[in-house]
Amino acid sequence: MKKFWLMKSEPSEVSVDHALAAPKATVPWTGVRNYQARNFMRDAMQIDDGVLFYHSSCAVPGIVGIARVASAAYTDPTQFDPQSPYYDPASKQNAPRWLLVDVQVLRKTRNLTLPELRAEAQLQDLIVLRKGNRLSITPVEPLHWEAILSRLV
DNA sequence: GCCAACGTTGGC
DNA sequence: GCCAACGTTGGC
Repeated sequence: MKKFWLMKSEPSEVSVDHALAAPKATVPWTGVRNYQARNFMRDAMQIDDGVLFYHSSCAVPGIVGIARVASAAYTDPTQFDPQSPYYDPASKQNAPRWLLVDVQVLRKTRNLTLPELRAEAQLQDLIVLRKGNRLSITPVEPLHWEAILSRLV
């Protein structure tokens, strides 16, 4: 059964435009350093799952594109790169701690902003709207997915 | 820049 | 295993 996800990216790191400009509009979702988010990628995500591409830590946070999971989870190479801001000296080559998936942008949308999302009665339980939510990858219920897509037409 | 929320670390 | 201290996220 196909699942749905919301994945946060800081546009100063990887924006939806940046992803669209990449080969096949596909980017490796590098830099996840939270176990819960990692476990979603490792244990629950499957190729072709739906992804809401979300811009965080920016002037107008919101959903800016529709994407899909384009690979199974594999080792995030940045954890072994001392030059990378995502370097993790505690992770060992023979037991990598961090994984990523490839994400392919299917369509850039208008920015469906946080205030708009909050105003939607159907979306009251959307995880990203919870106070204090910091998780960079969150599951999205099918009904929430449908409600959001209907707002992006 | 502030601060709430929450994850991680490390002493005990 | 507890929990205080600290670090990070991310909206505002």
